[in-house]
Amino acid sequence: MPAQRRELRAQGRKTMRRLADAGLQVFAQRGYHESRVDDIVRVAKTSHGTFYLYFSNKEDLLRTLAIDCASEVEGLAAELGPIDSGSGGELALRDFLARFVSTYRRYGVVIRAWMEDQVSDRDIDRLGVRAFTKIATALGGRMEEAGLDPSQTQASAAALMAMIERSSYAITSRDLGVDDEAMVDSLAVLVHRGFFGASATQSRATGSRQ
Amino acid sequence: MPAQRRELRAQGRKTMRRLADAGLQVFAQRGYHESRVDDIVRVAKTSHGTFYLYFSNKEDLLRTLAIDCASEVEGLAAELGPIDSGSGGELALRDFLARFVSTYRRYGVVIRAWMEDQVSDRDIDRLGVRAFTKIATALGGRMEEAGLDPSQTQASAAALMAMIERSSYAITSRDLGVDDEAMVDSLAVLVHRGFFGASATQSRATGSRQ
Amino acid sequence: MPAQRRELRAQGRKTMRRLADAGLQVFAQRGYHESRVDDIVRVAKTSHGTFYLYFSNKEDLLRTLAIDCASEVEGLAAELGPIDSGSGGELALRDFLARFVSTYRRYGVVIRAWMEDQVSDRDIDRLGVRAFTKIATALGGRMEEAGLDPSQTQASAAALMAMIERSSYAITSRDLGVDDEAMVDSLAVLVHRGFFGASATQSRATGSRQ
Amino acid sequence: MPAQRRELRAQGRKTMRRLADAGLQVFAQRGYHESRVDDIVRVAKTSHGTFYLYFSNKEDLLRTLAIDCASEVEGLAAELGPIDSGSGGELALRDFLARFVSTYRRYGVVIRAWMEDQVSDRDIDRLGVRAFTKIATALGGRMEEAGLDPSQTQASAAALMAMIERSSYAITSRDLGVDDEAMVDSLAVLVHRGFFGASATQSRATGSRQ
DNA sequence: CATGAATGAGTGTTCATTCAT
DNA sequence: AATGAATGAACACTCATTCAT
Repeated sequence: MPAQRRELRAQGRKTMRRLADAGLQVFAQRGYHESRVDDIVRVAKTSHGTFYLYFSNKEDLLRTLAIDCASEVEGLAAELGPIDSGSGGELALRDFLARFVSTYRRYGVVIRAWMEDQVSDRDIDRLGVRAFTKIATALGGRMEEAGLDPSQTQASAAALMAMIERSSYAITSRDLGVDDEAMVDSLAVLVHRGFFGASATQSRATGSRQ
Repeated sequence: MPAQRRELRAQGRKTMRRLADAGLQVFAQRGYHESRVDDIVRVAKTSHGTFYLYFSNKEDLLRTLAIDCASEVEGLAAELGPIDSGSGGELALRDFLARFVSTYRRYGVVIRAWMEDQVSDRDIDRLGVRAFTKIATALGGRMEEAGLDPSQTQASAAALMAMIERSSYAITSRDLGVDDEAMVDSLAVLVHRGFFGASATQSRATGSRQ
Repeated sequence: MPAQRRELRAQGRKTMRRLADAGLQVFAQRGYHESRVDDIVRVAKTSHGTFYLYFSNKEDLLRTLAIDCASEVEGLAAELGPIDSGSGGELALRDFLARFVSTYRRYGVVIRAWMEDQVSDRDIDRLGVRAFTKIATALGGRMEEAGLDPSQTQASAAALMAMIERSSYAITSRDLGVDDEAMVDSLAVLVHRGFFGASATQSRATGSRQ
Repeated sequence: MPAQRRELRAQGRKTMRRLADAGLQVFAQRGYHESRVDDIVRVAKTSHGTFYLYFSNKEDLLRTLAIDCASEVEGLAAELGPIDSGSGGELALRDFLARFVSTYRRYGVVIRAWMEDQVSDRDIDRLGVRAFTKIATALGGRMEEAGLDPSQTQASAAALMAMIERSSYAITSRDLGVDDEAMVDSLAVLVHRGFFGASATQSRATGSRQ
């Protein structure tokens, strides 16, 4: 009888949270597959037995994290407003990217597990597909508003997502000498110009069409 | 160190090649970490012992494959010609992308291992960094020729690489209903326009500015 | 490093002791190198996994045993009293030898590993060198008290140790038709006469100089 | 059909000797059990296949070496002359010890395999038992001539052999700062005095009773 | 609710020996 | 006479999961 999803009291919820946070941390450091349940319980300052009191297995922990992550990512999609070709659009884009990177800082492992197809579990996969479909759809819509030929929408949105996700990965996991700010700025300009029809001379700096 | 780099006769070379090919195949199917030496030797129709006659361990096989892959990727970088904003540029770009995807079809595992930081081995990593630095440099150079602001080169090249690599991954590993041709065409148009200053109405079809 | 030196509860300590005892037994039967972890856990009536819960590997088990053995051997050295050339000296010597043989019955494997240089591990070696240096020093001191030319002390002590160790090995491991008593008696007389200046006619039997 | 003991022509004999010498060398370095056939054939500059052309297995090589060693050791026993308590005796003893150490330098592995009971092969064992019984008998006889109580002969001879063998092991295998000469001198004095009734003041240096 | 202990299937690697040329 | 290639049984060690307290 695998323990699970009972009503939890305060202490139980706290322990579960400790384990989830530890999972996020350990997965981020070592990668999901290389992470050991042992590491997780050590970080969470609890025991093996306790782990299986709250999660039926390692994958179940990832699934739990994936649910949280999906809801955060879908939130981003829902809140993505119009992006015009002017400096206002760039700012909106910048804001979106900053929030995405911040989500990635917390849930990078989950997103990578989705993008790099690290787990075979159907449920986890579905969560990722749905969340990223929403983001891609939102971005595609905004691009069409900005004048993109609809036949190109899908490919463009996919390409854009790849850029954003990999850049977030790079900034959060690889040791580059670049800080979030700088990288988000660069990316915003690039994306604005490449996907939302901003002209080369336009930028937050000038703020006006020329 | 019983294994490696001795003079091999014809038969030995053949077996080694069988193992390398089997490695490529199994790694591609299951991912590097989830692949079992056992699977590889079964595919190569040889024995466990024989594997260790040619490779000192699983990682060593990956390293060997990485060397081949790096040389192929660096070849691509070396042969990347100028890409103008006209239809000739699009064709050149299309050709480059097609070759990249074809390399990815063979060496996808290795490239993913590099990009997804799957192995801790320094040597393997170095090979990847070097090869992709060359490609990024080559692309960056071509973008600058096409008028890109040099301060944006590095970020642009990195973003472009991400797009190309992830797209190749998608087309070769995920089950999309898209064939290589269509996807390379789409990507070429997109990249040409987004990174090499082609205008929206321009395309191979018309080939002329309007 | 999942194994080792945590706080153990009663049950854990018991299991660890069972494993250590099993190690002693199996090592003694087959020799350290020829012993299989498999044999040890079978004797200890536990599982493979449990072994690695308490020892990080086979060598670590030997190291643990070596620590115990060293402390017992050093105890012998510390308690070695003066050995005069009379029958009292012979009795003291006999007592020492009997205790050494008894230690050998338990820790023979470890002592052999030291003496026959069976393991390359530095720590294990150091333990042996230290313990036997102490014994040799103690014996040397007693021999000098009994009139030995100090320039001969080191060689004499070494030779004596060799005799004692090999004899203990013979009596405990080889199938000789001799029991401990008889052999210790013989050895005591021999050593007393050869290294502590007892005259040929002297012995426990007479107990007096003639 | 295990290859063996056919008539060998010049080339064959040469190859077999190369293998035997390589075995002696590799066994001495790593110990019998830790030696790999691979190491032996590499040192002998030949192949695995060739090894099994001359020896039916690793143990067979040791057996072959043991035969040679036994004959050399038995030679020593046969040539051991009387050892009186005077300086002539010491010289004779010194000569014997020097020859034993020299044999040990070549055949140490074999002698250790006998003494440390490293192999279970009956034949190899028998060879060792016979050879060392001869030496022990010879030494025992000489000791009796020198006045030893016959009831003590066997134990004394065994103890003496242990001393000689272990000392030879120490000098040939362990890194002591002592050269053969010095050690043989020390040992000769010691043994002469302890087992052949020489008085403490007697030695090669003075050569006369005082 | 919590935990230390136990488990055993699974995996990488070694190496003596045999085989085909 | 020689050799490179092949084999597979054997072994050490790992780790997700279950159990007893």
